[in-house]
Amino acid sequence: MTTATTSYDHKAIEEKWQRQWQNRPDWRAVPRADQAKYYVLEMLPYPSGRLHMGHIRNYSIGDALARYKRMRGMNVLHPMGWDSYGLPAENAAIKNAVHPRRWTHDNIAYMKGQFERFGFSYDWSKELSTCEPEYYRWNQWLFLKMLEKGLAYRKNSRVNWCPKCQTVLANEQVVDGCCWRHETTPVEQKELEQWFFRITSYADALLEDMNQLESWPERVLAMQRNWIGKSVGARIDFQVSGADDSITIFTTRVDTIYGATAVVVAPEHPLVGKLVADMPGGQSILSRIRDLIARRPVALSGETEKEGVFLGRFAINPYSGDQVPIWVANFVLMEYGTGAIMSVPAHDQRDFEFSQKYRIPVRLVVQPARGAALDPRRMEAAFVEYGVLANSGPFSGLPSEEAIRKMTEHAAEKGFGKPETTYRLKDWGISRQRYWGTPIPVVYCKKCGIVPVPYEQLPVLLPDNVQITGLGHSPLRDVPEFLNTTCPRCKGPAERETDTMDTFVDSSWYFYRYTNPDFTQAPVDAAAVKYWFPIDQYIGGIEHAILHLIYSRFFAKVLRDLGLTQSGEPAARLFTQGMVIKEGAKMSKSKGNLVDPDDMVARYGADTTRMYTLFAAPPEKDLEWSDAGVEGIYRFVTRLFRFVSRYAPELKGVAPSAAAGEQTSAEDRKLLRKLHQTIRRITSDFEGRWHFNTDIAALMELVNLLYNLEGQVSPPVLRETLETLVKLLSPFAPYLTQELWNELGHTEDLLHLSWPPFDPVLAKEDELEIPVQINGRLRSKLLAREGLTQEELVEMALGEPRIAQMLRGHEVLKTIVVPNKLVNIVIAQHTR
RNA sequence: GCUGGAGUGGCGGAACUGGCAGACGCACCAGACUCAAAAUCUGGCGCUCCAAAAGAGCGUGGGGGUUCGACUCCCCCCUCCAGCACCA
Repeated sequence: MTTATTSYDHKAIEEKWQRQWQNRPDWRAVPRADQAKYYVLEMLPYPSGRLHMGHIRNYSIGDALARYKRMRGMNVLHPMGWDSYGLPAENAAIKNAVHPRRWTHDNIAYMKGQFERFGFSYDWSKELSTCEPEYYRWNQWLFLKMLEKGLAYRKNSRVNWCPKCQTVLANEQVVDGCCWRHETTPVEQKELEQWFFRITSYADALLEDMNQLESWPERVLAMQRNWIGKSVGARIDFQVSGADDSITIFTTRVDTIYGATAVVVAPEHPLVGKLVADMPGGQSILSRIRDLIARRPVALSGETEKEGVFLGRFAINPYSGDQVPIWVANFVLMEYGTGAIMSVPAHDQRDFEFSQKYRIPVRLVVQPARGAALDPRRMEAAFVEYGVLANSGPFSGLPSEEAIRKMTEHAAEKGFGKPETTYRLKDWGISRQRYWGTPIPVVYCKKCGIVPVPYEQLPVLLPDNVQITGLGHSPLRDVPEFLNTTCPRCKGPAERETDTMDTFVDSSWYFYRYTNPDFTQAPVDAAAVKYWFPIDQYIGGIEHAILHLIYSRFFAKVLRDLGLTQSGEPAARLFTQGMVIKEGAKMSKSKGNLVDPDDMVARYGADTTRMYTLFAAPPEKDLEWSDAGVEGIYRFVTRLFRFVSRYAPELKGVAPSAAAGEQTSAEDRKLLRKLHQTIRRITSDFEGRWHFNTDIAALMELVNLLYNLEGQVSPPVLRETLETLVKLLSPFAPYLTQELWNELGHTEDLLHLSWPPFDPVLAKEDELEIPVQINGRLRSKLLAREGLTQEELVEMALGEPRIAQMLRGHEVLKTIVVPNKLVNIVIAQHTR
């Protein structure tokens, strides 16, 4: 044997194959009628400058799957692109005086190099970047369609405003209620006219269609359900005493309405001013309400002290005819329901607390269905459960469920109320007072009002010559060539909309565009979408569980209703991987616990880095980074490399063989058995739960066995084992395995080979080790061939000297035998 | 508070359908090789009792239950993580 040390030079190996893999035509996905398709998609990154470990983990999972499915003979679409509009580019422009486009392009170029260094098998011919006109023109196209359908509309809405910058702030620019650049300046709220998408008209569909998403993680579905927040109830009108107006409240507990001892409205409620206007002392009430609004914290929570102001007016309970006071309180939200509630202290905890503070009476109208009756004078908290109605006129005695039904019907008959369903989900505000985004394709004309830009004038190009200061109004207002235009309708002078779209619009439908990113007739190529959709597997971070994934599902429904696609759900399966943690915290620049993928590639290579992200934890769980753990994977890689390099020369000209018969040695059989057990394990994992950590562990066991049996295995079996091992490892470590495949004398690409088939005969153990228990405690083990009867196994167990000795003097009550698995002897605890 | 998830050696984790708890890796200990060290190879490694071995007992957050048998199923409780949160 040669003494030359064959050391694993990851740098040389990876760079060599990288050169060969550039622009690989066989990673290109073309629809083929005769082949099953598989669309595996990882969430596209924002080109922030560098990939981080969370990205690497995400893409290592997706690439392993893509490679496996190709080896299984599927036609795989595995694309990648750039979510390239967004705020960081503008921040960089302010800080470093570099144009956002330039900054973005540079980052994309660098990160694409990182992708290539990691050897991810993307079809780069499908690459798209959302900041290019070829992409964002279709955002504009879709916006116009939605405008036609009434799904896009304009209304007043609040924005964050920094009085020092004199500009609108994005939510992520608000830090602890202050401007990110003026940390002591509180952010103000300002009303602006903005564009909205009517996602609420799909609220029920978004909820209903979750039934189709059986393969989505439960927690994602739960978060979305929560976010949509459907409540079924009723709206009831309370007539204002001595006025024509009525206040409409929303409640899910109309059965408690006889217990309403006040009506409470939000401080912004439109009736407030009117009700107070002609009252004596009205001005002082209004100023107290203004004060209430001003003192209200940015985010309300259960701990916020409840504060209210009595309006001095009364409303009439339409069921009981009682007069109840009208209050304004800080805990009633204008955005939810009708902005007004009935206050039932006895049966709502918030109302109870409010009543204690302002001495509003507690009137008990629901008693527990069983157990002692409640006494309102002794209650320390509201009774919020369903029960039986009391003190409720004709409805007394009814159980809550029935009362809700009957009382809602009653309201509808009498015309003072009706059933209503409300949602927490609000319409999606898409206007951003920013430069680096898709221009909203609308023109404002003094004569014609809001005029959509005609389709044939798309795209409305985002101009490049812009000063970005972060101060003052939207940058596009300062670009006269952009701002000033002619009205498409009357040809008179007009101004363009200078707001741009939320970048979540860009990422809500990009996965359709991947199927044919050069299509010029429409946003999506219906034929290509028909072939490739749905996405068979979508993979990304849990942080996108709500916004991105709800918006995407909304767009899928809109696109379907526009006749562009077939299905209202984009992804059949979703997988959310865990975060990458170091020293107990998510990796971040500010925490200083970043591990740079480039450093890892330089030190250990892409294969080791990829494999470590798969090995350190099951993919859905958080991964605690450990430098020592990376060393462990590197050791495994070099160990395998050394073994193959050592034996490859000897195996030249040897044909692989998996024949295991009478003449095969015990060692050959042992190795083949382990090999096929490993095939079974990894294959079923790829088809099921993706616990790649245990797959890599299984491959380590196989390599350990190779070393154990070194020199004792016949060359054909050794070749068979090494070749199969290389294939099994190839989805996780493409460079290493391609190199080893080469060393074993092959030239073809591993991706063109098929996945190794599993042989149950070879995997079967010659002899089974069967535990023998006494009263469920392990006492001995039997070596037995497979297929022995229960009686034979019991006889063998009783014959074991150790067992026989322990049974002496005890009565055997019964024996339990699981064939090929276990024997349990149940004995009486006491001696006879 | 509501919703979802998790709790296993010194650490990351394994045990897929109720059937040998701790695979694999890290750390640690020992041996081989070496002048020596590193690297590499081999072996050991849950805890307690015992000088050690043999052996016994304990052990999957806590308490109870079902079962011949429970990390796994049921009931109660504790802790941690995540999302939402005066949502009427």
